[in-house]
Amino acid sequence: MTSVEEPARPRGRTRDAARTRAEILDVATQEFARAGYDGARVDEIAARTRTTKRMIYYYFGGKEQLFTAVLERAYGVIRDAEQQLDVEHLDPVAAIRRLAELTFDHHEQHLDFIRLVSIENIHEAEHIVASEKLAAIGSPALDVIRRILAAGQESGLFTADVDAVDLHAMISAFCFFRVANRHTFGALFGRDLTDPARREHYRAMLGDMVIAYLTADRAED
Amino acid sequence: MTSVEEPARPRGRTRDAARTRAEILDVATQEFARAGYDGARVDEIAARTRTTKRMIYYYFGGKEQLFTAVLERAYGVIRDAEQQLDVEHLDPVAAIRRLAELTFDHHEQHLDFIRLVSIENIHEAEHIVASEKLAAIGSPALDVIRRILAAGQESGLFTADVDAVDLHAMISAFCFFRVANRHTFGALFGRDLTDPARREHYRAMLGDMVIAYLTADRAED
DNA sequence: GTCTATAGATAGATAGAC
DNA sequence: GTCTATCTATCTATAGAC
Repeated sequence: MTSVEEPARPRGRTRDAARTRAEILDVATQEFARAGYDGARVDEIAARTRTTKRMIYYYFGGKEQLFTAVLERAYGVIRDAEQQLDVEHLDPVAAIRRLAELTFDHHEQHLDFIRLVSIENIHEAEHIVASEKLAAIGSPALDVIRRILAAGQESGLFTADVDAVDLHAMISAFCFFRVANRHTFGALFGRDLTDPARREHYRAMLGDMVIAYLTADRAED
Repeated sequence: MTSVEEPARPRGRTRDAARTRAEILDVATQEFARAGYDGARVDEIAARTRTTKRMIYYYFGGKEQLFTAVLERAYGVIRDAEQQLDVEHLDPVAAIRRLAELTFDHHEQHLDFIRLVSIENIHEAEHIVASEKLAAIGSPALDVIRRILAAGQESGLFTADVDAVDLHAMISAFCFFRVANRHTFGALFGRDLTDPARREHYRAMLGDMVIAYLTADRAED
């Protein structure tokens, strides 16, 4: 504090560590999602922030830890969205459809997240496995599915032999593929799965598919 | 031809171009699938073949063209498998289930293919778009689905409002996600989607899901 | 905390002899 | 067609002044 006129937060280039960290994470998210882990350049990330490469190493330790931090934040976003979910007042069919739509909407709105998860799978989830935060993050959606499923199965409405994890996989598969694989699918089959004009069609298809599966007449089984 | 004893194919290190190309493609497929496009090393690919890096550039021109050639061959395999498919003698329900199982089995048995497609999506399918071979490869499965779907819809058995491309997306989504995302899914939810003990469970789940969706009672719609 | 400069390793690509 | 040797660029990471 060399000057009394100086406010706690200096003007222009700030020294707010939290803010600098957040800015680095924002840019790193874009850059990793755009180019992949190996394709991303620390230089490029630094150039697009108001800080320097030296600071990235200072705050995060290295490229690997930076990527892990990016993943942790991205997974935090969907976990938070799932925690907002309130479907206890709905009947099982409506509740499942609502939950499926949440995943549909989230994946559509978070293209970077989808790419990061694809990249992390190429790396066999090594950063998740090594991250204490991510290993313990859990999934609020799973608890919700478990409760809805129990109610639906008890009433005899749901006839399918699935648990919450399987159902979550089914819903995620549809929503994830539609976004993640839209480039190869579009190039090979000439259909853009994320065309806004077909959005409601696919959103309904997902719900119809899940409900049909859960409630299918299995008398012949 | 300096020696009459020399056979057309010399011993030991061969000069068979087709064979050398195929060997490079084999190793490159593994290396690109393992490490991603940017993570893969041309040096590493060369070291694992009986030829040299110079030959890779000689035959393929560069890393980018090598990756394209790898993709072209991988897509050729699934196209060939689809062409083998013979379901014309089955009723629509059995035929659709058979087709879904073909995709399920193929994706499970070609882990490298799944990884290559994920990688290509990170690159927004730029190699497919630039490849004349891949742009025109089509999908025999789509033609089959189209015929089955028409038969099922005409007889009133199939009630769903989908076309062949949508149905193909639905089937692919389930099969692709199960393999491609098994690492992050397993790390986060503690379940290995490719555990052999659960293989039949998921194979049946896929068929049940698709059939339930196609044949659901839509009286209330 | 922030900067410039640079170390040290390694990548893709090619030259040129045979 | 095949080899060794190497160019040129660029990457992650860090040293050291302020």
